[in-house]
Amino acid sequence: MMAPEEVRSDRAALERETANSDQPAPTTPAGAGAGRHIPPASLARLTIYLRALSAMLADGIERVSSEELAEAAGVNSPKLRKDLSYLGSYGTRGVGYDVPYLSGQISAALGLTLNWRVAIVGAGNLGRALAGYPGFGSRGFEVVALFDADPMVIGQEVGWLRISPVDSLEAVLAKTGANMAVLSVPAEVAQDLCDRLVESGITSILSFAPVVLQAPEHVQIRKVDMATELQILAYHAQRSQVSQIAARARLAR
Amino acid sequence: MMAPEEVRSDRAALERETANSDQPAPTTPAGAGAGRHIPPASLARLTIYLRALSAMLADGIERVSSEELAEAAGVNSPKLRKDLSYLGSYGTRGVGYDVPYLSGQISAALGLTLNWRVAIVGAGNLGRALAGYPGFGSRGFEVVALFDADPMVIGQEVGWLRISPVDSLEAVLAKTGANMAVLSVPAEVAQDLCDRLVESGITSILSFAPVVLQAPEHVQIRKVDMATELQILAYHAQRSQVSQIAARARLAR
DNA sequence: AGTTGTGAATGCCTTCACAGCG
DNA sequence: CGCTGTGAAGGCATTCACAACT
Repeated sequence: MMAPEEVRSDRAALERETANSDQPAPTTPAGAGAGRHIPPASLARLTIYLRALSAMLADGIERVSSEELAEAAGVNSPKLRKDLSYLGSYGTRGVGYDVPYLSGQISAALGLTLNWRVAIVGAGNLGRALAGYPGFGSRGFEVVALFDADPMVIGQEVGWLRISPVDSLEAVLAKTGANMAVLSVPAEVAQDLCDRLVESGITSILSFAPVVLQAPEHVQIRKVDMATELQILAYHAQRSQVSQIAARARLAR
Repeated sequence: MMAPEEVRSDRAALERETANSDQPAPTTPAGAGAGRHIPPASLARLTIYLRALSAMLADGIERVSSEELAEAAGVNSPKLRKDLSYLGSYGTRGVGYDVPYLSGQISAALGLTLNWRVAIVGAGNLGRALAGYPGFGSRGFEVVALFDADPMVIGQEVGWLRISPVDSLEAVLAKTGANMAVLSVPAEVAQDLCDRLVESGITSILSFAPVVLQAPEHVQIRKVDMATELQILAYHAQRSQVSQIAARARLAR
């Protein structure tokens, strides 16, 4: 959704700028269907709006126009209004949006008012980074367990948590009432742990392992792949490099 | 790109399964235009195919059909063939694809044959995790610098690298010839460091900071946002939860 | 007067079926 | 005969302009 090329008269590219981040998204839970559906692309942006609103809330700002909020989120205002319209009509025409109210409505729509209990599987640098991630503790996500297989790190304390042995995965998941999991383990063991998580009733998994995970349809899996991200950057960088060389060649002629 | 809902007769959802990961993608470098454009969605998947091919290469497998490769990548075969067709015709009809050859062609198309030198800014747990990430060292990405602001960690060794002070960012970037950067710093300082990177001539940035970064159009920024990912999972989980309750209510009636 | 909410149009991505080759 | 490559059709997402409301 962005390949502006010299051939193409893609003016819209200007507005997209730094705005990115969405995913084709995995399968929607089998029989889902309460309330309105939010298109996946909009869903991803709603989380950005929410963050911008939270910052405004902290600054004591009470009202925003779609124009201002869009600017803060790095999108254009019609897109923002369209996105918000999937939730309902929470603005006031001629005025704008009430920051605390809109913030609350988006949170509710995203399900952030529920009690999400996250288990992190894999306590390497990545797992520890996640356990200490401030964006988790806030906004409804509570890290309730942290696992590792290495006897040397089991028992260590990370923040308020003590690292549990993966051997006791099932028991600790049940005891802590975890309803989401993050996989930050080596690729080789990711599928096995994924299976165990699913077996334990976890239906929402965020994986950082660079492998394609197989899971039943009712399980939501999202993947963050850092190698993929760098490769995409490399592709674009290479293209502009090549085109620069081509431009120089044209000049030289 | 996937909102399968109970209302919708979306059978295709079954095939998408765990297949996710793409981004709307930022702006393409101003005057780009060498060779064919790869649609962003395809681009993201190509990196997955490449990984699958690498695994096959390691296993000594020499030929794959689109069906097999698609299965390994978690997509359906027509989609895979369409994606590959953006690069050219590298298969043999009636036979399949030559693994080493296709692998090389994809690598070349993605620009992975070039020498990418990555600077990691922020040596917290996340930065260290990235510095040690096996997926980087391989496949054309070399981590050449690691920065931090904390005097306590400056000078520490992480793998083969010594942590440099951010104060010397510009100098070290120049000395190491870095041409890509990863931002793994707190949100508050991300924009400032982004500016400094851009000022130093870096045009490809991968950011983990949960903020919208502003940068000139010619700079490619991709963002990985872990909070967003969890929130998207929460949304889906909430929906299936709600629909389950609704189902139970219908049963009770 | 000012700003939101949305229908209609456009364009991109995906899907499918089959034509094209080996 | 088998499998790849692709044109055509359908479905989302985005854009735009303006109607609706305060």
